[in-house]
Amino acid sequence: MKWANARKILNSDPEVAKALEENELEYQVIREFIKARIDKNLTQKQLADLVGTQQSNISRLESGNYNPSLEFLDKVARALDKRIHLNLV
Amino acid sequence: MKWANARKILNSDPEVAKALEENELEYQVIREFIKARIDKNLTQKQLADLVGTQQSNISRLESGNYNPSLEFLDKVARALDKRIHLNLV
DNA sequence: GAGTATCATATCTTATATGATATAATTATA
DNA sequence: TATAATTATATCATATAAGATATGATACTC
Repeated sequence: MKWANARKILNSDPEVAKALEENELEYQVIREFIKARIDKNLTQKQLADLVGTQQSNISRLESGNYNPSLEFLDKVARALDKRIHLNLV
Repeated sequence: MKWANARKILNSDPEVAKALEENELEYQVIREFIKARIDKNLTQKQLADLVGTQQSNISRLESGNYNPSLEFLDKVARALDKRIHLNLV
Protein backbone atom coordinates (compact mmCIF):
# COMPACT_ATOMS: atom_id res chain seq x y z
CA MET A 1 0.00 0.00 0.00
CA LYS A 2 1.18 3.52 -0.78
CA TRP A 3 1.74 5.80 2.19
CA ALA A 4 -0.74 8.32 0.78
CA ASN A 5 -3.39 5.64 0.91
CA ALA A 6 -2.53 4.49 4.40
CA ARG A 7 -2.54 8.11 5.53
CA LYS A 8 -5.98 8.63 4.04
CA ILE A 9 -7.35 5.71 6.04
CA LEU A 10 -5.67 6.91 9.22
CA ASN A 11 -6.94 10.44 8.69
CA SER A 12 -10.50 9.20 8.48
CA ASP A 13 -10.39 8.85 12.26
CA PRO A 14 -10.18 12.42 13.59
CA GLU A 15 -8.40 11.37 16.78
CA VAL A 16 -5.79 9.41 14.88
CA ALA A 17 -5.38 12.25 12.41
CA LYS A 18 -4.85 14.71 15.24
CA ALA A 19 -2.26 12.52 16.93
CA LEU A 20 -0.43 12.05 13.65
CA GLU A 21 -0.39 15.73 12.88
CA GLU A 22 0.83 16.69 16.32
CA ASN A 23 3.67 14.16 16.35
CA GLU A 24 4.74 14.43 12.74
CA LEU A 25 7.92 16.31 13.54
CA GLU A 26 8.98 13.98 16.32
CA TYR A 27 8.71 10.88 14.18
CA GLN A 28 10.34 12.49 11.19
CA VAL A 29 13.29 13.54 13.33
CA ILE A 30 13.59 10.08 14.84
CA ARG A 31 13.60 8.46 11.43
CA GLU A 32 16.31 10.83 10.21
CA PHE A 33 18.58 10.01 13.12
CA ILE A 34 18.05 6.27 13.04
CA LYS A 35 18.67 6.20 9.30
CA ALA A 36 21.86 8.23 9.63
CA ARG A 37 23.18 5.90 12.33
CA ILE A 38 22.34 2.74 10.39
CA ASP A 39 23.88 4.24 7.25
CA LYS A 40 27.13 4.60 9.16
CA ASN A 41 26.88 1.06 10.53
CA LEU A 42 27.03 2.23 14.09
CA THR A 43 25.45 0.62 17.10
CA GLN A 44 23.75 2.81 19.68
CA LYS A 45 26.71 2.15 21.95
CA GLN A 46 29.22 3.28 19.36
CA LEU A 47 27.24 6.42 18.62
CA ALA A 48 26.84 7.10 22.31
CA ASP A 49 30.62 6.97 22.76
CA LEU A 50 31.13 9.39 19.89
CA VAL A 51 28.58 11.78 21.35
CA GLY A 52 29.90 11.36 24.87
CA THR A 53 26.78 9.88 26.37
CA GLN A 54 25.27 6.45 27.09
CA GLN A 55 23.62 3.87 24.90
CA SER A 56 20.41 4.18 26.87
CA ASN A 57 20.23 7.87 26.05
CA ILE A 58 20.54 7.22 22.33
CA SER A 59 17.81 4.64 22.67
CA ARG A 60 15.67 7.18 24.48
CA LEU A 61 16.15 9.59 21.60
CA GLU A 62 15.27 6.96 19.01
CA SER A 63 12.32 5.56 20.91
CA GLY A 64 10.16 8.69 21.09
CA ASN A 65 8.12 10.19 23.91
CA TYR A 66 10.98 12.56 24.28
CA ASN A 67 11.59 16.23 23.72
CA PRO A 68 15.26 16.73 22.90
CA SER A 69 17.01 20.08 22.92
CA LEU A 70 18.44 21.54 19.76
CA GLU A 71 21.94 21.28 21.17
CA PHE A 72 21.60 17.59 21.92
CA LEU A 73 20.32 16.89 18.41
CA ASP A 74 23.21 18.94 17.05
CA LYS A 75 25.75 16.93 19.04
CA VAL A 76 24.34 13.64 17.80
CA ALA A 77 24.18 14.92 14.23
CA ARG A 78 27.82 15.95 14.32
CA ALA A 79 28.85 12.59 15.72
CA LEU A 80 27.19 11.17 12.62
CA ASP A 81 29.19 13.57 10.41
CA LYS A 82 26.03 15.46 9.59
CA ARG A 83 24.68 18.92 10.17
CA ILE A 84 21.15 19.84 11.10
CA HIS A 85 19.22 21.94 8.64
CA LEU A 86 16.17 23.51 10.21
CA ASN A 87 13.69 25.49 8.18
CA LEU A 88 10.29 27.07 8.71
CA VAL A 89 7.99 26.16 5.87
CA MET B 1 30.53 43.31 1.13
CA LYS B 2 29.36 39.86 0.16
CA TRP B 3 28.82 37.44 3.02
CA ALA B 4 31.29 34.97 1.48
CA ASN B 5 33.94 37.66 1.71
CA ALA B 6 33.10 38.62 5.26
CA ARG B 7 33.13 34.97 6.21
CA LYS B 8 36.56 34.52 4.69
CA ILE B 9 37.93 37.35 6.83
CA LEU B 10 36.24 35.99 9.94
CA ASN B 11 37.53 32.50 9.25
CA SER B 12 41.09 33.75 9.10
CA ASP B 13 40.98 33.92 12.88
CA PRO B 14 40.79 30.29 14.05
CA GLU B 15 39.01 31.15 17.27
CA VAL B 16 36.40 33.22 15.47
CA ALA B 17 36.00 30.49 12.87
CA LYS B 18 35.48 27.89 15.58
CA ALA B 19 32.89 29.99 17.38
CA LEU B 20 31.05 30.62 14.13
CA GLU B 21 31.04 26.97 13.18
CA GLU B 22 29.82 25.85 16.57
CA ASN B 23 26.98 28.35 16.72
CA GLU B 24 25.93 28.27 13.10
CA LEU B 25 22.73 26.35 13.79
CA GLU B 26 21.67 28.54 16.70
CA TYR B 27 21.96 31.74 14.71
CA GLN B 28 20.33 30.28 11.63
CA VAL B 29 17.38 29.14 13.72
CA ILE B 30 17.09 32.51 15.40
CA ARG B 31 17.08 34.30 12.08
CA GLU B 32 14.36 32.00 10.73
CA PHE B 33 12.08 32.66 13.67
CA ILE B 34 12.64 36.41 13.78
CA LYS B 35 12.02 36.67 10.05
CA ALA B 36 8.82 34.63 10.28
CA ARG B 37 7.51 36.82 13.09
CA ILE B 38 8.35 40.07 11.32
CA ASP B 39 6.81 38.75 8.09
CA LYS B 40 3.57 38.28 10.00
CA ASN B 41 3.83 41.75 11.53
CA LEU B 42 3.66 40.39 15.03
CA THR B 43 5.24 41.85 18.13
CA GLN B 44 6.93 39.51 20.58
CA LYS B 45 3.98 40.06 22.89
CA GLN B 46 1.46 39.07 20.23
CA LEU B 47 3.43 35.98 19.33
CA ALA B 48 3.82 35.08 22.99
CA ASP B 49 0.05 35.23 23.44
CA LEU B 50 -0.46 32.96 20.46
CA VAL B 51 2.08 30.49 21.79
CA GLY B 52 0.75 30.74 25.32
CA THR B 53 3.86 32.12 26.90
CA GLN B 54 5.40 35.49 27.81
CA GLN B 55 7.06 38.17 25.75
CA SER B 56 10.26 37.74 27.69
CA ASN B 57 10.44 34.10 26.68
CA ILE B 58 10.14 34.97 23.02
CA SER B 59 12.88 37.52 23.49
CA ARG B 60 15.01 34.88 25.18
CA LEU B 61 14.54 32.64 22.16
CA GLU B 62 15.40 35.41 19.71
CA SER B 63 18.35 36.74 21.68
CA GLY B 64 20.51 33.60 21.73
CA ASN B 65 22.52 31.97 24.49
CA TYR B 66 19.65 29.58 24.75
CA ASN B 67 19.04 25.94 23.97
CA PRO B 68 15.38 25.47 23.10
CA SER B 69 13.63 22.13 22.95
CA LEU B 70 12.21 20.82 19.72
CA GLU B 71 8.70 21.02 21.15
CA PHE B 72 9.05 24.67 22.07
CA LEU B 73 10.32 25.52 18.59
CA ASP B 74 7.44 23.55 17.13
CA LYS B 75 4.90 25.45 19.21
CA VAL B 76 6.32 28.80 18.14
CA ALA B 77 6.49 27.70 14.51
CA ARG B 78 2.84 26.67 14.55
CA ALA B 79 1.83 29.97 16.12
CA LEU B 80 3.48 31.55 13.09
CA ASP B 81 1.48 29.27 10.75
CA LYS B 82 4.66 27.42 9.85
CA ARG B 83 6.00 23.92 10.26
CA ILE B 84 9.53 22.94 11.14
CA HIS B 85 11.45 20.96 8.59
CA LEU B 86 14.50 19.31 10.11
CA ASN B 87 16.99 17.43 7.98
CA LEU B 88 20.38 15.85 8.46
CA VAL B 89 22.70 16.90 5.67
C1' DG C 1 11.23 65.62 25.12
C1' DA C 2 7.21 63.27 27.35
C1' DG C 3 4.69 59.36 26.86
C1' DT C 4 4.03 54.84 24.80
C1' DA C 5 5.16 50.64 22.58
C1' DT C 6 8.45 47.21 21.91
C1' DC C 7 12.26 44.45 23.09
C1' DA C 8 16.10 42.86 26.35
C1' DT C 9 17.67 41.32 30.71
C1' DA C 10 17.42 39.56 35.40
C1' DT C 11 15.61 36.36 38.47
C1' DC C 12 12.59 33.03 40.67
C1' DT C 13 10.01 28.52 40.44
C1' DT C 14 8.79 24.30 38.50
C1' DA C 15 8.97 20.87 35.13
C1' DT C 16 11.82 18.11 32.56
C1' DA C 17 16.05 16.99 29.68
C1' DT C 18 20.31 14.74 30.23
C1' DG C 19 23.95 11.98 32.28
C1' DA C 20 24.39 7.84 34.40
C1' DT C 21 23.80 2.91 35.96
C1' DA C 22 21.31 -1.30 36.07
C1' DT C 23 18.72 -4.65 33.95
C1' DA C 24 15.10 -6.53 30.94
C1' DA C 25 13.92 -7.62 26.27
C1' DT C 26 15.11 -8.58 21.77
C1' DT C 27 17.95 -10.02 18.00
C1' DA C 28 21.95 -12.16 15.93
C1' DT C 29 25.39 -15.84 15.88
C1' DA C 30 27.81 -20.11 16.97
C1' DT D 1 19.33 -23.55 21.95
C1' DA D 2 22.82 -21.34 24.45
C1' DT D 3 25.72 -17.24 24.26
C1' DA D 4 26.71 -12.86 22.93
C1' DA D 5 25.46 -8.46 21.01
C1' DT D 6 22.27 -4.99 20.64
C1' DT D 7 18.40 -2.28 21.98
C1' DA D 8 14.62 -0.87 25.27
C1' DT D 9 13.03 0.39 29.74
C1' DA D 10 13.29 1.96 34.51
C1' DT D 11 15.11 5.01 37.67
C1' DC D 12 17.95 8.42 40.13
C1' DA D 13 20.64 12.88 40.43
C1' DT D 14 21.71 17.12 38.46
C1' DA D 15 21.53 20.65 35.16
C1' DT D 16 18.70 23.52 32.71
C1' DA D 17 14.47 24.71 29.83
C1' DA D 18 10.33 27.14 30.23
C1' DG D 19 6.71 29.66 32.69
C1' DA D 20 6.23 33.78 35.04
C1' DT D 21 6.90 38.64 36.79
C1' DA D 22 9.45 42.80 37.14
C1' DT D 23 12.07 46.24 35.27
C1' DG D 24 15.61 48.34 32.27
C1' DA D 25 16.83 49.79 27.63
C1' DT D 26 15.45 51.40 22.96
C1' DA D 27 12.74 52.93 19.56
C1' DC D 28 8.23 55.33 17.92
C1' DT D 29 4.81 58.84 18.04
C1' DC D 30 2.67 63.00 19.42
